[in-house]
This record gives sequence, C-alpha cells and structure tokens, in this order.
Amino acid sequence: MGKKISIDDIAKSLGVSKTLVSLVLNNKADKHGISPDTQKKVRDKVKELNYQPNMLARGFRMGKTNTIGVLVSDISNRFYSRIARSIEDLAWSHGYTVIICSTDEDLNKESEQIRLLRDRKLDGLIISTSQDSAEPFNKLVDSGLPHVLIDRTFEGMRSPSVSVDNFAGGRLAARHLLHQGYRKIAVIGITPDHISTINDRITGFQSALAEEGVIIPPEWIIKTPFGEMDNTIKGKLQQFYQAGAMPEAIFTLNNNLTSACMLNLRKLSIDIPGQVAIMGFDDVSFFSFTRPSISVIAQPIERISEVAFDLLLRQIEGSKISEKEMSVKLPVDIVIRESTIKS
Amino acid sequence: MGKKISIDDIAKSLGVSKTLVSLVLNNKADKHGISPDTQKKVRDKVKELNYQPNMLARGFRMGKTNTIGVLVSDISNRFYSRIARSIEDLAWSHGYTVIICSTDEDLNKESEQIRLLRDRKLDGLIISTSQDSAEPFNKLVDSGLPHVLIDRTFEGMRSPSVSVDNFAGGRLAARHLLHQGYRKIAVIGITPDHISTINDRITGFQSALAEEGVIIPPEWIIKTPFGEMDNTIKGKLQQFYQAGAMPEAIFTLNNNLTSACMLNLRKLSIDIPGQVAIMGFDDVSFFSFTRPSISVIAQPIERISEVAFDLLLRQIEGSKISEKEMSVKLPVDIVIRESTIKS
DNA sequence: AGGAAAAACTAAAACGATTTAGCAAAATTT
DNA sequence: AAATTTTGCTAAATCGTTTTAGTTTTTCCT
Repeated sequence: MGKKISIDDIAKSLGVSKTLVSLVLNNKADKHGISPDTQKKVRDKVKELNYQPNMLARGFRMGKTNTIGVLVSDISNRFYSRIARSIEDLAWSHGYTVIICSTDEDLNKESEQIRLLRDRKLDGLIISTSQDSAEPFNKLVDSGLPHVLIDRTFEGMRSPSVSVDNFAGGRLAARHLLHQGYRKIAVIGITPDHISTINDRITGFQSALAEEGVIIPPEWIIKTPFGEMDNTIKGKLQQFYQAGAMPEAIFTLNNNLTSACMLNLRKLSIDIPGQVAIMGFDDVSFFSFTRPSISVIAQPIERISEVAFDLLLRQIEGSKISEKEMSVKLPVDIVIRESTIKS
Repeated sequence: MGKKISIDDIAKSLGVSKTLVSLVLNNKADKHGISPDTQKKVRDKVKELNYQPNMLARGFRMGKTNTIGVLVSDISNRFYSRIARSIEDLAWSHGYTVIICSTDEDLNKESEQIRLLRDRKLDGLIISTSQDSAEPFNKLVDSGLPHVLIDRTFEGMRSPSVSVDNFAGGRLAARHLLHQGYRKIAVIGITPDHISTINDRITGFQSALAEEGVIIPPEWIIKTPFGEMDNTIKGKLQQFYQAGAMPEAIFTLNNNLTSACMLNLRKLSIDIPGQVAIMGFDDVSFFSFTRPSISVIAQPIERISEVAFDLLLRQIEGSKISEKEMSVKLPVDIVIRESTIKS
C-alpha cells in the first residue's frame, strides 16, 4: 500500500518542475514550448511510477468535478431507471460521472439533495422534479448552477426543460378508447396536485372525450399518493366492483399505476379487456407479453435523455441556450395491444 | 450570483481566525475550549451569510468524499435498480452519496470505471462484478480501497462478499419442477462462462435433478451473451418448436431472461404452462400479475443491500471484517405461481 | 509576588493540482 | 558585439478546508 504518487514525485524524480509535469499531462506542453524530449521523459516516468491524478485536488483547483446529478422520484421505477441509464451512457462518453438521487416525490428531500449536490460542486443537474412551483428553479437559475428539467415542468419557468407532449398523449389515449366504443372511463393518477405530467395527460384526455360529448364524473378521476398506490387502487376498484359500477375502461397515468391496476383487477378476477379495458402511460418491455398485453402511450426515453444531456452539457460549457430550445416538447406514440381491444 | 462565501469570509467579518470557525463548524469547539459566546457568534454569522461549505475542498484536505460507488451490469435491470435504490437510501441516511455505474458485463469497462472512481477518491465500492477472476479484486484489497462484492463472487477471493445461496435456489427450482412432474427441462443463462451466480444455479439445479435420475442434455443448457438475449432465445425456441422437441419446462436464470422467454413463447403462441412451464430466478413485481403469473426463486434484495452497506461502512470506518463475515450467504425463497402449475 | 495551570484563541502548514508571470540560455538579427 | 527574439523551463500563488503546534491572557495556588 505504498504512498500515493503525486505530480511532485514525478517532478522530483526527473529533476524538473511540477509546472512542467502538469503542462505535459494536460496536453498544454506544446503550447508552452516544452521540448518533445522532455515530454517523453515525463510521460515515461508517469507510466513507470503508475501515477494516478488526484481528481479531488484537480476538481478543487478548477472548481469542476466532471460529475452531474440526476434527480428522479424513484430510480427503481422502470421509466426513470431507463432514463438514468441513457444519461449515464451519454455522460460517460463525455467524461462525466453520474450521481443518482431518488426524491420519493418529497419536495423537501429534493431541495436537500440539490443543496448537497451543489455543495459538492457538481457541474450540473438533470431533474424530474417533485417541487410544487417554478420558484425554487428560478432561484437555481439565478445561482448559476446548470440544470435541465425533464419530464415535469411548470409555467413561468426560466430553466431549460425537456418533456413530452402529455396533452397530446392524453388525447391519443382518449380517441383510441372512444374509437373502441368505451364511454364510461376512469382515470388514475398520483398526487400531489401540481404534477404537470399528470395534469396535462388528464386535460388532454378530457378534451378529446369532450369533443364526443363524453364527460368523466369527478369521482372517476382518482389520484393516489405516491407510496399508497396499491392500497388506493385496491380500495377504489373494490368500491366500484361492489357498487356494480365498474368503468368500461381505465386510463392509468404511469407504469406503476398500470401495474398496480392490473394486479388488483386480477385479484378481483375481473377480465381485461372483457369487463374493463386498460390503457397505460409509459411503455415497459413486459407490457408486451403480459396477457393481455397492455396498450400504452409510449415516451421516447432515449430521445429525452439525449436532448436533456445535450442541453446540460452546453450550459456547462458556457453557451447560452436559445429561447427556442428552452422548452423542448417531444412527441409520444400510442402502442395498441390487447388490453383495449374487445374480442 | 455573488461570490461564494468561504470560511475565511466568516472569520474576517468576525475578526477571528478561520481555525476557530472551522472548529465550531465541526463541533470540535468544546474540545478546544472555544467559549460558548464565540461559538454562538460564529454560528449566527454562518446563518447570516448563508455559508455553504465547499465539500470539494474538505474532501481534498481530508482525503474523503463521503461518496460510494455502486457497479452493476445494468441499472435499468429491475433487480439491480432495486438493489441500487436500497443502497441509496442507506447511504443517504449515513451521509453518503452514491455514484452508479453500469458495466454492461464488460470487464474492461468495469476496470476502467473502478480506476476512475478510485481517482475520484470515492470512499468505497459495492460491486456486482463482470470480471472473470478473483485476481483484480485481490489487487483491490491490496490497494486498500474498501469494497464489497454482491451477487457474484469467485473462489479464492479476499474481498468481503454478500450473495445468496444460488445453489440452493437451483435445487428449490428443480425439486418444485420435478414434483410437478416435469422431466424434460431446459435451462437458460447468460454468458460469459464464469458468472458464479449462473453456474451455481445450474449446478444446484442439476444436482437435485440427478437425485431423481434426471439428466439435462447439454444442448438444453443454453447460454446467451448479454445484449443478445432476445435473439438467442427466439432462435432456440424456434429450433425446438420446429423440431417438435419442446422441453416441458424452462428454468430462466434471471429476470430479463424470464421476460424474454415469456415474450418469445407468446410470439410462437405456445401456451404456458400448458405446453411449456416457466420457472424464473429473481422476482419482479409484475411477475405476479402476468397471465400466467410466474413462479420464481426470489432473492432478499433489501437484506443483500443492508448487509453489503454495513460491511462497506465498517471498512470505511476502519474496522476489520471478521473471517466469518467475509463471505455472507443469504437464503432464497421459492414463490410458486401459475407458470409451473399444470391445470 | 512569582510560578504553574487553565482558558481562549491563532499562525502557518498541509493536501495536490493548475496557472500566472517571468527568468536564463540559446539563437537570431542588426 | 550588442540587442532582440525565441526556446525551454520554473517559482510561487492559488483554491478552501483541517490540523498541528503554539501563543497570549487570565486565573489559581503557595
């Protein structure tokens, strides 16, 4: 466990200054007219002593860590773990490391995490936020920490954001269900009430239904707290079931809700789509081989990650983001499978 | 975007030394006999100026980052994302941040990542390795970087490890399938050939079958490269199908394999468990509501994370890990659902 | 009163890199 | 041969903390 080799050790053992070693290591040697011979000597010695730079010292000096943070509500949620994975790959290919934080839809936890990541001098953040207003992010903008919001945004935000067209997604879902002849439709989302994705999906959905004169009664727009999903859904379904007033279709607004809903319908031995059709939001590979397979609105996960990372990187590198790119909205797709098709 | 407040600013504005401020901030003031009055003054000023410590500087000075790394083959794999999530929670509650890296079953990528994380002076690593021998880890032990291996281990390893009893898991699966009357059974795992979990599951499985005189022909022990799963499985199944030589049951050795297998059997319209039974390894919530629901060997994910994090933390804090704890093996459970039960 | 002990605080070094400003020797120009 | 430029290199400052080894002042003891 020999002591760590520093740049000073290299310099001393060659009888040169550490300035020189540093310049060589940073490929600035030519610019400073260091002779090729000397450069080679340095590089050889670096290999010989197996020198590994202390990134902490470098980061400290340069005020840069080559690390970005990714904040999502739950990394074990399939949607976010795929986002995280894509970002990780992009980050590594640009020399960045990724710190992932799960916020559990808790806005205080999220603030705390942002504070800590800022103290650690991360170079930037990609955030699917749990905040309930734009304000914390406007502060973040003022503080100068590069960041990009994904998935969820707010009106009046000055941060760059990448999201999908949730309103259109809601409409696609509605039109498909209408086309299949469903009229009595329930919607399941999550609380709290300010989550933009959930709200946009619902309003989009309602707008398309309204065009055909279909109105969803308020008690069929269900919102469950994160962490209570399973119980809430179980309760609601039982309630509908016992009242003999099952909806003909249910639109579940994220992949966990879809799963929870499927599970509880199965427990009640309710046939899908015979008795109730299910339309989900967010595709997950296994939705294609459940029986019935599940129709969903699918988000372009890779694309979201690419655009967000690009936007972040450009901020880190100091360029200004043009007004047009401040709020990127990507299209969604509908994937029609068995759960919405009456046989 | 006012300049960052440093400990020096606090000191100057109060007319005291920065030593004093530092001592107060680190709760070492009492030990050094700083008067309560002064302490209060410092703390008040810290609040007033909204001082935020520069963790990078601190980490640099102390040689400690309060950050650990988690290396897994793919964070978007449900098993690993749940492990990562558990570790993340434990880490935060102990003041640590987590960096997650996906190695893609690529041993060079993994080495590269370990090197980089070491340069960044991470305090420790939790690794589900893609290496093919114990050797790199014995080096890691010598280098003094605290780490714990999870999931996969090797013989002759000097690193602490936490894994499940994969051999017993294989046996449980075999006995259940035998008990259900299946004899012609195929196994699907992943390459490369040195992955301990896969091998232990297979040998356990074979050992229990052998006790009943059942031998699996070599061509029914299938291994697919990571990243080729879907194609390999599709090919093999088609081959069996066309040859009219379908196995009665298939034992899939991780959750992705299980998913891929289900998907392709569906595509071929092969009834589960009517024509082929499926027994998986690793439980994932949705296996309980697919139709048929899927029988699996389930690993205690939270427990693995807890034990691994505890082992890591104790190393970071400088205690020695006793011989007995060097290689923790946790029990698995069998979860019997519809995919293995003939109706 | 003189010396020892205790209380309250501080100066300066250290961590390992990057960067600024500049020096000495050699080569070139005049 | 003196002046200038170029080439090749270096000393020292800097980043923001923690920590070591004191120092100064006050209190206490005899």
